[in-house]
This record gives sequence, structure tokens and C-alpha cells, in this order.
Amino acid sequence: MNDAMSKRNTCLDKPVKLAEKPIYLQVAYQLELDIKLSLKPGDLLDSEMNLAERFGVNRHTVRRSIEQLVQAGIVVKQQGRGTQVVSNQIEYLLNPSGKFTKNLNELGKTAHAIIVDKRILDFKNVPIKVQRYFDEKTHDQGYLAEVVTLRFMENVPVCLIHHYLSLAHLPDIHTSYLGGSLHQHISERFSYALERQQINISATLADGTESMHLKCAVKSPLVKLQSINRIRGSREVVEVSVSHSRPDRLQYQIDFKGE
Amino acid sequence: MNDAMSKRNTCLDKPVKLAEKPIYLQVAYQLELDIKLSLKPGDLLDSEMNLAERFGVNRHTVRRSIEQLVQAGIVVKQQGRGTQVVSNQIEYLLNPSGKFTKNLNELGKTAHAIIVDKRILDFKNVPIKVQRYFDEKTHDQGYLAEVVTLRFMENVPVCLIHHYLSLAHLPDIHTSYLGGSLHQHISERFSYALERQQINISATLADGTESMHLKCAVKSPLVKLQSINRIRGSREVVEVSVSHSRPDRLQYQIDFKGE
DNA sequence: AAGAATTTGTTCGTATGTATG
DNA sequence: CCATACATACGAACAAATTCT
Repeated sequence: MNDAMSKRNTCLDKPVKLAEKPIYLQVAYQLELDIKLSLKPGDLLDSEMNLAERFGVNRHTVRRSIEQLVQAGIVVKQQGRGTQVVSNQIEYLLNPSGKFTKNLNELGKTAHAIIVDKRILDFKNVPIKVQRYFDEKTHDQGYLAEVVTLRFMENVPVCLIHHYLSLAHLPDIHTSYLGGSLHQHISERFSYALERQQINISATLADGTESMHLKCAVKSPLVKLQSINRIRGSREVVEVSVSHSRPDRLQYQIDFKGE
Repeated sequence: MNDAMSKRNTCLDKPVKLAEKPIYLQVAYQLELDIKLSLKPGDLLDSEMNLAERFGVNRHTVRRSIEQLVQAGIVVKQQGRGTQVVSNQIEYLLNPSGKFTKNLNELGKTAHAIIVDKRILDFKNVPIKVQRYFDEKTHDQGYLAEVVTLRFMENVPVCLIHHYLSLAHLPDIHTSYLGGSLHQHISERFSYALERQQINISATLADGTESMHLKCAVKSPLVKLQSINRIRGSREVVEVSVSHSRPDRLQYQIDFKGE
């Protein structure tokens, strides 16, 4: 890496138009190689200071390199702890019981969710695509709760979800739900077992908010799933959720019978 | 913004635990406000140096603030020129009226399809994600047929599909299939009834080829579905297909039982 | 349980390279 | 050629979160 720095020497006679890539990209490339060759998911990278010393560059430069890897979904950082190699894409099976957290925990993955935002929405301000799934009664009442959650797997944000919830069925959901598994909370507090009725599949580009939460680049592709959840055995739609997830981190899967 | 900096003063007597956000975020917020209030798309921001002076912070700090705006898609930077407010984001248009809803169970059975390309592939050149689903026997044989089809609905191209087909089971598929429903052709010619075993869901950005065939912009989001097809009742995988479809034209849907 | 050590996060400063007009 | 503006890189110091002792 020191070759790169020689560029800064003030030798007048050398018309070196090296046109090399910036150091931080070279370091990022080398780090990525190191990770592939000698590190497993979950391993911690060497500290920024050590890496800086090893590559003979400033700590800022290393930080910028690592930032590239974060953007690429290869590592995650945590203050006070370190920089951790992330496991490969995780496969997630779509089935009628939409219990995200539970399903993943059963896969042996640590999963959790935090609340990013919540509010009460006038029904008229609910996206039309969502409105259509709620029935007249709810429509008359005029309000829905919107809860935005961010879901993590192994401390990596993978999925930003807008939940639209019927206040008729779940009166204080926007205050009582404080994170974790939403469906479990609903089941415990309201004794409703929810089940998926339908899922719509689409794709979008990450906007500013999504890129911020999901730690991905603006305009990177996201899988968009809209799922309709109703009370088991009934036709009453209680929740419509719209999720945006990073395809590089989360691979949805559908299995057809036979299993 | 200078209040923020007073935090660094070494006044021992003030236990100010301001708990404020980092300066770069405060500056970013203020900049965003400025842009909304007094700048039009296309306008250039003040230079980093001026902004640094105005906010009383280091230029690095301003750079980091602006970086936030870049990530959020609010501005773009150009070396030697300046930082420009971006024209109102071109909203990705979901065309509600002209959208086709398609159930995944019917995928691959559509009638109108044309062949874009076909060839025999050495197994080693098959994408790894596809390779893994074919068993040893096919692997030994060493070749797969790749057929690329473009599917239309109402004369609009909606879906570009790469079919990877086992030549062991479908010896002359690459010459005998001439368009139309692929699964029907396979059923008629080889008496194999295919059934879908699994679907993987992802999202990508349209590349040159895809945008050409699908008549969409390069880098527009596409739904990517990989489906694994085997002979009904057996475990033998005969076809793996990877489809890219326009979410504005084609809405996939999964229904869970109860239907 | 308290404190030290470690690691990432933020901010300042300075210098030089490179693209634009 | 020159002035301007962004890009890269170095150094130093302290803050904040986590882990270890």
C-alpha cells in the first residue's frame, strides 16, 4: 500500500500518471479478500488502528475502506465492540404464519425488531393499495395505526416494515407494542392469532429513509412485499404490512407442498 | 451550531449532559431545511468552505453533513463544480390501472412468449445459484440448455426468463421448443408434468439487455424470481428458471390456502 | 460493581491532488 | 494559467459504547 503513497513524492522528473485507484478503495479490496480467505461470518476484523498500521495508512483511510464494506453488506460495525463479518444471505421461508422473529430464531439466527416510527393515520391518508384490504367497518371508523419497524438479523438491518393496523381490533396497539415480535404481542395482548392471507410481490429502489435504516445505497434494489393478515379462520383483515428488504441479506423463499 | 461546540469547553462546573445529536447531523438537518426553503432544483449549494465558516465547524464536518444529503438523494456533488440540489426525485411510477396480477401458481404457463436466445452451456458456466439445484447425474453430464424467453401480456413485454434445462431429461429441448408455453411443450413432447418445488424471491436493477427487452429504463427495479421445477412426484430437478419482471406491469401474488 | 482497557465515533487541523470554468 | 471547489490523506485529541479485569 506504500507504493500508493509514493505518488505524493515531489519527484519532478517522473511523469507518473499512475491513475491508480484511491488508497481507501485498494484497502477495501484487500480487506474483502482477507475476509473471504481467512474469516468466517461472526468473526471480528482487526481493529481500525491495527489495520491502519498494517496497511501503513491513516486510521481515517481504513475507516473509509470499511465503510465501503458496510455499504456492500459484508460487515457491520458496533461502537465499543468492533467490526464483524456478516453471514451470507439468509434464506427466509414465506408461509402463512407470518412470524418473522420466531421463524428466524428457529433457524438459529438472532433476530430482533425496533420501532422506528408510529402514528395514527386518517384512513384517507393510508396508501390506496393498503386501504382496499380493510373492510367497510374499519373504513367507517376512519383511523388506522401505522407502526414502522426495522428488523435485524444478527444485528444487520434487513427489513423495514410499515404495519397498518386496525384500531377497531387492536385499540391501543400503537402504545402497547414496544418492539420485538409484533404478531406475538398481538397474540398475547389481544388473543388474536393472525395468519397470512395473501402476499403481493414487487420491487422498488431504496429512497433516503430506507437507505438510512437498511444501511444500503440510495436507489439500490429492494424487494417489496405487501402481506394481508387476518384473524385465523375469519375474513377480517387486521393488519396489512408493506415490507422493504435488502435482497443481498435476505432471500425469501416459497416452498410448494410436498415438504 | 456554536452551542454544540461549547460542549467541548473544559468548564468543569457544568454537568451538561446535553445528549444532543452529533454536529454533522444538526448541520445536515439545517441544510435540508435551507434547501427546502430557499433553493430550487438545479441550484448550487454554497461551497463547503463557506458553509463550514457559516456554521462555525470544520470543513470535514460539513462534508459529512452533505454526505447525508447525498445518501438521501437530495443533492449531487461534482468535483470542481459544486453541490447541486437534485430535481424532484422521479417517483417510480406504479401504474395501478395497467397492472396485471398474476398468481405464482400460473407462472411459466403463459401462452405468448418468444425466444430471445438459446444455447448449450457447460455446467461450469451456469450461475452457481442455479447449479446447486441440479443433481450429480446432470452435473456429470456436464451440459445444460439455456433458453431465454420474453413473455408478453397484451403485447407488453413483462418478463424476461432464463430457463436452465436438463438435457438428460429433455434431450433436444433447445431445438424443439419454438415459443409459446414451455411447460406445455415439455408435457407434450416429453410427457413430463413439471411442478414447482420452490421459488426464491429477490430484486435487481435492470441491465442493458433487460431494459432493451422489457422496454424499461436501465437501473429500474425488477422483481427477480428463481423457481425450481421438478418432475411431478419425483425429486429430479429438470428446470431452473430465473425471471426478471417489471413490477409496474406485473404483480405477483401468493395466496395461502383458504381459497 | 467499579474501573481500566479496547474499539469505534466525532471533530478539529493541515496539506495536497484533481476536476471545472 | 489561474482561481475555485470537491477529493483524498495525513495527524491529534477526545467522546461514547463495550468488554475485560
